[in-house]
Amino acid sequence: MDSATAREQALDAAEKLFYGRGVQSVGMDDLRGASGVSLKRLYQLFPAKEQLVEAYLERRDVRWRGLLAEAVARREDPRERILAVFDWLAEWFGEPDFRGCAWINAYGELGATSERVARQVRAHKRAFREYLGGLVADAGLPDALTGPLFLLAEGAMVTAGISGGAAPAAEAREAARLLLGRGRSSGRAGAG
Amino acid sequence: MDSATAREQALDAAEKLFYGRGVQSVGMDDLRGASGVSLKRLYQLFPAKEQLVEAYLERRDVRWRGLLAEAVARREDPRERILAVFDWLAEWFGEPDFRGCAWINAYGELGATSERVARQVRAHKRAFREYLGGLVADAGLPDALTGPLFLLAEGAMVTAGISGGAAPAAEAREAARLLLGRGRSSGRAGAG
DNA sequence: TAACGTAGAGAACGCACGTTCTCCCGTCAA
DNA sequence: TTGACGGGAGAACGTGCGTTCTCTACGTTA
Repeated sequence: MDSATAREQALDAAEKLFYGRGVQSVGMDDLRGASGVSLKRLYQLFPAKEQLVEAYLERRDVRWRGLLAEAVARREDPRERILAVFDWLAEWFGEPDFRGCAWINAYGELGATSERVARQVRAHKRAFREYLGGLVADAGLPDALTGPLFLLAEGAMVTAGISGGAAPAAEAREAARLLLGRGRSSGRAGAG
Repeated sequence: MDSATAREQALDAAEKLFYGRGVQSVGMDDLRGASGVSLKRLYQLFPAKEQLVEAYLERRDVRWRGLLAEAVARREDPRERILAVFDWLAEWFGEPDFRGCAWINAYGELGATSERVARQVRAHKRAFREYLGGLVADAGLPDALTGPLFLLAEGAMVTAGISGGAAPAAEAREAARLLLGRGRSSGRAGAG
């Protein structure tokens, strides 16, 4: 098995176990068992567990935002594209192994003790917010709408994670629709 | 030192340390040192660490909702009372040792492994949501507003926790004001 | 064949920590 | 005074786990 494959398998196992059970309750030995990659190899690829966590969050960030962008790209109308974010959240929340936002969870678990993890989380949330900001600008809506939309999405993620079920996504979508309606009249596109 | 005092001191230390550093990175020995309550006594009061965590969340829940209700009670107008929730969040976020929502953090850290903790978190969030629902009803507003307001508040908490700063509370307040519609509630009442 | 490098399996190590136990002291009843 | 008892300090115990080390097998090259 070459290095790239071993790395992917290690990250596959890390993602499955870290996301499902939390980081601290998963041992390096669990990762060896789930990935088929020996401990020796794991430590060659990632000098310490913390860096495996970092890599897990980073790879997931790329995929998560990629999937979101794909879903959004299927809509034409700029306003619809914003609402598509919440539709996509609803799909995500409905997945059988959904267990909340990986970054919010990781921050709650490790934010206070690992600066590297905290940085990953902040970077991910910043990227998501900027992506939303781009959708808002593309729709010619005031930039001030970005914050509220972002907060609705974050609230939906955290609530769906804690309470289970996809209902928060629908509530957030409806609220977003109302907010967009009010922001309609602005003629100053791309105000930022 | 009688039992009640020991219990309060133990919970004071637990709250300070668990909230500030996360649960798993605080040892029972740290709690002994910070509280002045011996290990023997700690284990008489709480048969296991998990139950100390539970008691910490429960006591904090009572105080947190009490402080919120106090702040809200200072306003007369029913719409203003809803907005007061977000003003109070802004105050909270601005406290120097603010480190996010204790329940969201605890859920991220222990939700997957401790059913007792998960229950505490769900109970707290349910109570907060029901409280908001009461404010919405008192204002004669449709119940469908409760969900969005709750999601805005949750999003503000999680974002303030991750990114630091009180700005999310103001954004959430503004979004809430738009959702409530153009009533008498225009600007900020009271201290700004 | 012999020497060598690589990789996997898993034992070993060191430490942290939840929980329990031991020892000792101060208090109070008789 | 004596003995029982409750409580504090902290050692001890058992376990889990991050990380490293050892042993063995195997393929490659001369």
